[in-house]
Amino acid sequence: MAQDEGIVQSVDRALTLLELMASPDDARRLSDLARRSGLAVSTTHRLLTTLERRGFALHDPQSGSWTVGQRANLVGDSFSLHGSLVVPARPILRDLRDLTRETANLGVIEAEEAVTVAQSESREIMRAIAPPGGRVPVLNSGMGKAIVATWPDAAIDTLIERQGLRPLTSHSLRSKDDVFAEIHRIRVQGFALDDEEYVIGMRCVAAPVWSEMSEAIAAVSVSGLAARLTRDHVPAIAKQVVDKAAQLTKAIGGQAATL
Amino acid sequence: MAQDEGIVQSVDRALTLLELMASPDDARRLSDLARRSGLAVSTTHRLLTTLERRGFALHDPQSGSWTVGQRANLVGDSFSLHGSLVVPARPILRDLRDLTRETANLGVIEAEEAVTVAQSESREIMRAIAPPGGRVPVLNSGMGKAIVATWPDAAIDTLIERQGLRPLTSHSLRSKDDVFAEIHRIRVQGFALDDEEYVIGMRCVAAPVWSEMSEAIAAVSVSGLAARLTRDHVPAIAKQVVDKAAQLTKAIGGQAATL
DNA sequence: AAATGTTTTCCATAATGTGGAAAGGGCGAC
DNA sequence: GTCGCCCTTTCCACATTATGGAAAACATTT
Repeated sequence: MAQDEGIVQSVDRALTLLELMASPDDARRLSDLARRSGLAVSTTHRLLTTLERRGFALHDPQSGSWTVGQRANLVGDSFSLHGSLVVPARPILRDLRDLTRETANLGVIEAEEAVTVAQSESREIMRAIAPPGGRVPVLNSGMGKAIVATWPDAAIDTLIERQGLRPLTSHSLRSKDDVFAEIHRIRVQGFALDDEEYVIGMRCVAAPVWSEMSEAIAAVSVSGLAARLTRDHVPAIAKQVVDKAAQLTKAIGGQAATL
Repeated sequence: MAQDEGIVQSVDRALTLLELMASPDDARRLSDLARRSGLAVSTTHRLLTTLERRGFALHDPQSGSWTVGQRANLVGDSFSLHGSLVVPARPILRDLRDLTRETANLGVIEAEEAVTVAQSESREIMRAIAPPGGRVPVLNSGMGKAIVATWPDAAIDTLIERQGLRPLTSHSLRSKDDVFAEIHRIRVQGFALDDEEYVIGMRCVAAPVWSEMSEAIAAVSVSGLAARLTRDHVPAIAKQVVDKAAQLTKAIGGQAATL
């Protein structure tokens, strides 16, 4: 009964369920999904439970209805980013890593948090390990600040109102005044510095990448141990980062906004 | 060795691979993924192949690198839509279905095509079956036209330039003039009519749903067999559709743009 | 041309997924 | 309030199906 050779039945079935959950049809209880997929109810239940434990499916016990989970959304987003941003970014990140000998990152803002979407790891033994794929409060990260600084003041204000400040280390920004002073500095300098504001012992220099529509859609950064990436080194590193960010902007046909 | 009871091992592993592919790390060849996931190479290969056949993974034979596939993107999108749009829409669509006795739909525009994201099926024996989840050229669907009509003329022009017109039936729009005449009519009337332009035998009446930022982010429609949903009925149906679209707009905190 | 590393195919083994059936819940009808 | 229906969840015996080692094909480097 193996019509398809070399593929994993249970995985194939789980994917079918994911697609059924994504379909507009509103028959989405266990028994509906079982019927629609042609699987046994118990099998369907086991597969859905598996998807749920991993956050790929979401179950509302109230109505009994199953929907696609947030994890699937995160994974899915990586597809759209990939073609338009990550692919052109990779060689540039590698260059940057080799020039600086530190870890080079590409990040975007999603759901008001900074997310790293591509990374080229430093080859040094001691290297900065920004949790890859991890989500960081925008104002605690170099990449986040680089992007936010391109926003109008009013939007930044709203952001702070909405999520407040969450100082993570003794160096983190603590007041609205701090933030605006910092934003101003970023605008003047053309790059953002995370000076042990996210994790003690790590510094990070970031610059924005611009879209065709002159929106800052991403940021390039270099992160390194504070011990090696000292304040003295920041200007030289910043020059490289700004340069590579501009190169990526060009590669994707973007254009910096005129401030 | 069953530490997790009641979950499907192979599916769990496949999900791990999906997440690894979505992670920023650029070690994404078969052997890298095997190492990172801790699975045997042959197992990893089989799982990836399974994901690939279904479009959830993408393999570039050139570089050997694996990335997340487009199917994962489509599935993932349904998550973000769900919370903000589909959930509030469901009861409204059901109402609309019961009022009109025809199939009620909610659609959005994605990648310049109209996609149905929720649906409440008519209970009649003969009912319109707009392929649910199917993608339709924007200008061949009521929902698409209802949304596009809210765009500035220049944007509509670009759209036509980019994808051309693809008449699907003898009633479809065939020239740029047709389109603009139609768009004008929609703006005046406040609803869009698909008069057998997508499939002969089906009529469809649609009205836009507005976001907080006064952008038309979706459309509500009723689709029925032309034999039952005659031209005479259109005005009455349109009133219901416009009404329900406004109700949904209100439910999501949206506001219609002032024309 | 040899050596190293990576992807793909094959196969014996038993671990793992499967679906029927029974137990457990929830909801509406009477 | 109780019964009865339908839907969800758990259980279990069975063999189908997934598994990983090894070998074969393919690429890349020295």
